[in-house]
Amino acid sequence: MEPTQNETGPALPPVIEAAWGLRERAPKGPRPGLTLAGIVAAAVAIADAEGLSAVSMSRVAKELGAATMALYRYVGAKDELLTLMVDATFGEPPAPGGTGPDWRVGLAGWAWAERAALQRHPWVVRVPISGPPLTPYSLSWLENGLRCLAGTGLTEAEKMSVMLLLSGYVRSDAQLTAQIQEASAASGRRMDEIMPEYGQLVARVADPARFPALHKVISAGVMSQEDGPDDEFVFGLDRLLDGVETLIQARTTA
Amino acid sequence: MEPTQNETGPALPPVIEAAWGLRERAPKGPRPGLTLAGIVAAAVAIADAEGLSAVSMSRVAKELGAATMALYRYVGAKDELLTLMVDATFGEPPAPGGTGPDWRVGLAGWAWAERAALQRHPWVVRVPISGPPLTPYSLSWLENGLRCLAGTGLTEAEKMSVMLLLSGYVRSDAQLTAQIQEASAASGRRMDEIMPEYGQLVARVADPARFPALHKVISAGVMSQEDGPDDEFVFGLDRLLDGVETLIQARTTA
DNA sequence: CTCCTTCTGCGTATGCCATACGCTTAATTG
DNA sequence: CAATTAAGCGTATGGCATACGCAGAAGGAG
Repeated sequence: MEPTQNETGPALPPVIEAAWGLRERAPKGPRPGLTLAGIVAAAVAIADAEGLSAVSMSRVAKELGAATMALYRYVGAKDELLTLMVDATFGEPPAPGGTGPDWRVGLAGWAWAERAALQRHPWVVRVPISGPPLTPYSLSWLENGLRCLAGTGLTEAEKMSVMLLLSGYVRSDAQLTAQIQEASAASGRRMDEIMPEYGQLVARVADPARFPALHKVISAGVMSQEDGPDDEFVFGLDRLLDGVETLIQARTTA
Repeated sequence: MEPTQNETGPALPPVIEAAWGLRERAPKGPRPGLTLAGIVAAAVAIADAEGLSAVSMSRVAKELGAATMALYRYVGAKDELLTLMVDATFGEPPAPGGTGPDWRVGLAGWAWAERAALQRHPWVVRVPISGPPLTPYSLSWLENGLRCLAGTGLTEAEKMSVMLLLSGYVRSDAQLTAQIQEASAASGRRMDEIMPEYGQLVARVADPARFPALHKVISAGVMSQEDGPDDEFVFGLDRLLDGVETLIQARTTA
């Protein structure tokens, strides 16, 4: 499991090489009885069914009918497995939408797709990210996002920054959604009860004299309003893309 | 440690009551030898010095000269302690800046201050958030942010959404920064070596034919560019506030 | 065909962790 | 002084990641 260094430049983490299929099996020794993809799939299945905390090395091994330590022939540590789980979960991104003048449609589609993926697998946002993306599907998603920005007049650095901003936003939103859902499940209350209750709690604890702006928000009934679960996401996405649009227009007119 | 229900409405988690100083000590029984604030301070000190993973109940207890289980008289579970650690770390927010027409200066100041707090205590972004903010300082920060938006013509719901968006952004950015710093520390390389190396790795692994946009970014030297550590943050913040400005202008002209 | 290398699976062991439970004992009220 | 209440904490349970080293499989070299 030493990093290999077959070319010049910094070493590639072994598990990344494996994920890209760059590892040729040594001709000696017994045949591997497991596959990396199989291990990752089993782990994802557990996380989907019982949450991230149910994913332990021994649990994954049991699911595969193998011993715990067998997994360590395929991943160097648990957090490598987590990285691969996230990658597998995203899967191939949808075909990129509009480009050039239609960049906005394209990016919006990208964001909705990423959000959908995160909502199908809410545990993904709980995985502590351990570095910039290097895995196959992650880079595919990035690639498709960047393509939307072709022909917008932005510099390459700006395109990258926009993608960073956008993916961070989607992740943030998904994190919030997931955590509200968790709170709802934990307390046994329905989701449309949670927010009003939260408003009541804040009102109880925060002195109106010291927290006037907060009280104004709450007594306006913001927390009690019926709003589709997507409304918050739409709002942020619109703000964000408006901001990008301002920049693109500045670049085009200049 | 049962939730109390002294008024109508949903119960307040006991640790939150304690954080707001709403808990009167029962007159019987021995005097508490520890204080919640002291426990939290000890835990924060450990996290600052050795990272979040060094914070265990037994470690915190040892630092206080107490036994592990003594802490459970003050917090119901470890994640309550974590919540309080985060709150304590933020501390009192700076005085709110501009309001009304100066909302933008105010919000920018707010964002920079939150970012500064997160960078002084990078472990904060690793704490899994477990619900909407209810702790004293968290609500203070929210209050001050909301104040900046007074007189902008936004609805209360919109103000709240803007704050959600902004705080999510600051958090995202801090998470990214922290994780790059961690990678740098782990690999022993200097921080300005990390990004170019990352570019090289991507180039090695991603076929230019399948990842043209990505390759264009990398070969433009985006990863190798010298840029102040704040440039990325400034970019995102500007986009975001531009987006908010567009909305505010739409509200004012309408 | 034999031996040696190399790699897989895995049993065992270590040293963490959070936390449930119940005892002892201190502080207070009646 | 008795009864009550909560604090500190010893002990025990059941988890966890993972280091280490051995047994045996598969193939290559002679």
